[in-house]
Amino acid sequence: MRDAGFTIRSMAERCGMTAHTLRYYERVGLIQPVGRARNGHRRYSEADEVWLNFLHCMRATNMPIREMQRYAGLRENGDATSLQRRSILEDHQAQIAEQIVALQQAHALLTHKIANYRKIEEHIRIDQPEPAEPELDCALVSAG
Amino acid sequence: MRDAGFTIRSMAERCGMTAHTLRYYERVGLIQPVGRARNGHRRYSEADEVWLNFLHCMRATNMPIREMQRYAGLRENGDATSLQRRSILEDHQAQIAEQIVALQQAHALLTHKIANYRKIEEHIRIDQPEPAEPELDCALVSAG
DNA sequence: TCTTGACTGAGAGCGCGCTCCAAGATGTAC
DNA sequence: GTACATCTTGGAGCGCGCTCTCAGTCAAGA
Repeated sequence: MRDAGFTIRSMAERCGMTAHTLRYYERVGLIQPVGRARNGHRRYSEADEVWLNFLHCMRATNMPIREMQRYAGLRENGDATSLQRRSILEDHQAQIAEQIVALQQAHALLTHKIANYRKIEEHIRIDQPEPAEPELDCALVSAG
Repeated sequence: MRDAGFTIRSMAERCGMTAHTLRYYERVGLIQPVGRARNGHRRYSEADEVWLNFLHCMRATNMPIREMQRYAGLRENGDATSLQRRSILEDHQAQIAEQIVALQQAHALLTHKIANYRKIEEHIRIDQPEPAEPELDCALVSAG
């Protein structure tokens, strides 16, 4: 039983998901019913792969399944839905930008706190008894 | 009933969490038992606020509660745990760096796709009947 | 023929991180 | 006194996104 296309397993590997997840995505309408081999097993096309990779990328950046469903639904209705789809992507892009800012701030905070821990460790190493100066905390957030 | 410190409500507002969440965090050991007014109501100190803001920042960057619990536990044991705490922060910082990369890639992909949608919209506007050129897809991920 | 392994669908279960509920105590305003 | 608001607790419930189980089918290989 060969028939053309990727098995669910190999497609899962290619996209960094599990077979369970691929079936789940199909079930909830994120991907349209996939082609089948003569034995009823799924066979994924390269177009499926591209789409799945896109879904994976959106999920990895915290787009909710619901939003992805909306997008997938629009996509099935062709070019006429371009505007709405673009709007979804623009919203998500804005979300991503916000996430990046939050992550960068946290990253900076951690750089500061890590440096502070190093200082504490120095103190402990050099003069055991001394209780190490209180944390030089970051302007943004701190304690800990 | 005044007593010193912030009520759970005002602290929740200050930290961008709900009162529910503050109680939950206390319950699971992310914050040590908070001081009380004479009527038994919680009263948060400024030190609590600093710590809660830090927790909030870590959660907002996807540190799991479990990890935060580990960190909080170490923190209660003083400077001797500096090395372990630093290690947790370093790991999380690395995680953050990875997240930023993924987000930046997705952001770039979306820029591309959004531009593509604009083109499709142009086509539709200019010559209704023509079916708009197939998507000029991104090298990285695409479809949709 | 028998075993092995990959698949199938339906549906239950799970881990996370809250979020809400119910019943009760206390404090403030009228 | 009587509302009303705000808090308390323990514990149940929830939404999300999977993840797993189960019983069954099918095809290839020894």
